[in-house]
Amino acid sequence: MAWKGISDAVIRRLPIYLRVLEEVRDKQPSISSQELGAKASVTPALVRKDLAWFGEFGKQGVGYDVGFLQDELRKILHLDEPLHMALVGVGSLGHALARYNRRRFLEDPIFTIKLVALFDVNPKLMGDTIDGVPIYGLEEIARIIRELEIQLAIITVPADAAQAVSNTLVDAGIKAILNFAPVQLEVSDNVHVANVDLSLELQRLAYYVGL
Amino acid sequence: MAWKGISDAVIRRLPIYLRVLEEVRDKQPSISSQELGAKASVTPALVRKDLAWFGEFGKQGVGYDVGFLQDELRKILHLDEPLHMALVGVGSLGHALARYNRRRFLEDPIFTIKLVALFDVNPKLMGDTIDGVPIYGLEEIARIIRELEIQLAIITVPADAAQAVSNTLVDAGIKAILNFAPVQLEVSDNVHVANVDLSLELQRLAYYVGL
DNA sequence: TAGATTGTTAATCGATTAACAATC
DNA sequence: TAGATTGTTAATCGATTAACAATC
Repeated sequence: MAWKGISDAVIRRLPIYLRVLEEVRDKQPSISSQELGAKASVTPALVRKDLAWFGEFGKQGVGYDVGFLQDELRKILHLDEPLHMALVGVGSLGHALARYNRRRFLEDPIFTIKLVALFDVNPKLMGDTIDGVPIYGLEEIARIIRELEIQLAIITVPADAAQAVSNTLVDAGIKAILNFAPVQLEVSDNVHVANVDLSLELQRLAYYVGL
Repeated sequence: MAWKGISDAVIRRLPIYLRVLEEVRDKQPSISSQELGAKASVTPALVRKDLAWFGEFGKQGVGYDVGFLQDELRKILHLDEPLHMALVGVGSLGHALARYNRRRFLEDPIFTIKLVALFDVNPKLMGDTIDGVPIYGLEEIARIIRELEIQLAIITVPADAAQAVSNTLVDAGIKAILNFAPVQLEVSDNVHVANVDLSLELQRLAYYVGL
């Protein structure tokens, strides 16, 4: 499915809609853009416009069928089949995220993103597992990514190692990276990077302290 | 200093500028909007417009004095004096963030956000410390926040506890919260929340996997 | 003085909201 | 049929970019 050129602002809201639908699914068969919007903190018009980019999912006078819309949104986001993910950098943050993601995957039947491999430079960690997921050396990245058909990666290495790791991942065919290192990664156009930068967030919040 | 109504999009870029200035400070006395923009992945015009909201910091024909602009940006972001921060929820993620922040604070003389208190429900953790920062029970939140003059907080508790914790923090006078729980917190208008939602980010990235 | 670069105003672009005919 | 709510077009809003006179 190739919906080209849809804005990231739109894509960003789809998982939020998905979360609302999941919350509501046992209580009601359908939901209006009004209600979905309210629960997602978005106007009803925007809900309808967002969904209309991908098709006509609603019914006038009724709203959207919850189960059907869930299925459609999952397809759009490629969450209708398991996705394989790797995490590079098993420091304390990497370790925590590995456990967090693992728990989420096991507990939540809707969460199809499966962490299947961990990587680190530290030779002491080789052969260890975290919640059953094995830790490999960095030199194994390319091989393992191909063998396990990994499509998604999390980077939690120190800032000065992040670009090199990113290059290796991209060369191995990774198309989407969640980066926790405080660096702006340089990647080719067809690769998507989402940044989570703790100190940037905190520094930004500091502004609002003096309100 | 009361710069009212400046857009969050602007505030969000200031810490990025600060990071560039720090990187460049030993190499050159001044920097043009051109160069600052290039290093921050922003157009020169936007750099000038962002800075102009707060004053006239540049000099025609020369650019911005690096040290001076650093000082000004720090003042704007309230990073010219130490800020006290608390973290609530010492699970594996909370633990990792505590260590991460602590290291950052100690190593980076520019990073003035100081983590001074940790909180958790688990009675087994009471009295423990992480890198020297003590862990208290949740019932101590109000007292400790007032005593240590804490202005900023990180929430890393499970989703179902997050709103209650947020309420306690806000009642105790916290004005800015970094929330890792996958919930939309309800807070009064004068409180600012930044959300880091791992599963939302991953689900969003999944979209780009099928490119 | 000539060249560079600011601060600012006007133009453009993109995203959100409002409105409404179509229709369940 | 009457009421509700969609999908979509036009209007609005806000943020970014381009352009340029002022001036170091």
